[in-house]
Amino acid sequence: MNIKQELPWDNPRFRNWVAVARACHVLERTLAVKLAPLDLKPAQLDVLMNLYRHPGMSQHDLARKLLVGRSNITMLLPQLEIRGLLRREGDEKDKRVLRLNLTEAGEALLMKALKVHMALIEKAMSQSTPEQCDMIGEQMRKIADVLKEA
Amino acid sequence: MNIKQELPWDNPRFRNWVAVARACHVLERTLAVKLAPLDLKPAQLDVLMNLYRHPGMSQHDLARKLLVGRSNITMLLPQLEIRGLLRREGDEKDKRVLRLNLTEAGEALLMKALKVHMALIEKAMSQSTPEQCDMIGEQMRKIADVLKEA
DNA sequence: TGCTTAATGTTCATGTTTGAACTATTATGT
DNA sequence: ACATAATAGTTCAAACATGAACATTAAGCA
Repeated sequence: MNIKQELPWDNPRFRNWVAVARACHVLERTLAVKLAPLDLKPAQLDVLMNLYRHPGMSQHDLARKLLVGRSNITMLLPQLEIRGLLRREGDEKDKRVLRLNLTEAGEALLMKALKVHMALIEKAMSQSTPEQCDMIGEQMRKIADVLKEA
Repeated sequence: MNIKQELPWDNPRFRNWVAVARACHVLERTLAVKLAPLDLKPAQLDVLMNLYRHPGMSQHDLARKLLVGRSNITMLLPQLEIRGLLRREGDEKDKRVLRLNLTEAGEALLMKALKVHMALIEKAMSQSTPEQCDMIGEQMRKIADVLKEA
């Protein structure tokens, strides 16, 4: 029994997933470079995007959305709050939770950053037809679902 | 002119790319958990995989393959070398470069880790038909190419 | 009520990643 | 040959993410 016959590199699923991971990695690094003029990191942009879409969310909810630990959020938010991009206000009913909201400045910066992010994604995804693009998104959502159960 | 009309979340390309990024993130985290029993991080597995496929490669080549900085490799290798998983030997012709090779132990551990990695990718990619899977890989390779030029 | 358990956010120690500055070696050009 | 460029790898400090332990508050239940 020759182990080489079963090497992952001969497996289409393996090879194709590696391509997915590489594309993600490249886009993430490119985004970091393009966001630098705005003094914003990809992780910080993720925060602003989620707060825009879900105003008043808690830090715990934000952590789950971003797939990171709660302590990560704790370390991340003060920088943005000091820059006046968001507010943290204690919840009236539950004194444990802090409600997060973007400020006007935060929304303004988000819009600038979204232009950059959007341009990059356009460049990437315009390689595919709309049908291919939708299919990719659909499959990826399935993958995220099936892995979260693991 | 209403800015909301142009928000990225209404754009299929944006939504679908976000799904790709999330799937990558989830799989990476899951892989880290599953590799823990082998005392191996995903980044270390990437090193072993590349050395297996490209024996004798230099640290610089490895860094470019992994899309990380050279200093990262310098920090990463000693742990693996001490564990006896790889060797670093000076090149005869060019005294600047160090040639990297897996040891027997390194290959053995790699094979165990590949089983874990492969199982995870199988679980993920079996959500798609072989045709879909190949198409995804093809599009992702295009994306990596077009972004590397940027 | 009072006791136990769970949830939110923070702190801290640890490990990782990065980029700039540095040394040593090789390539290039005049 | 010799000065200049470029390259391979290292070092170091700073930024970043992580998970365990902790304080505070809320919920469940006798």
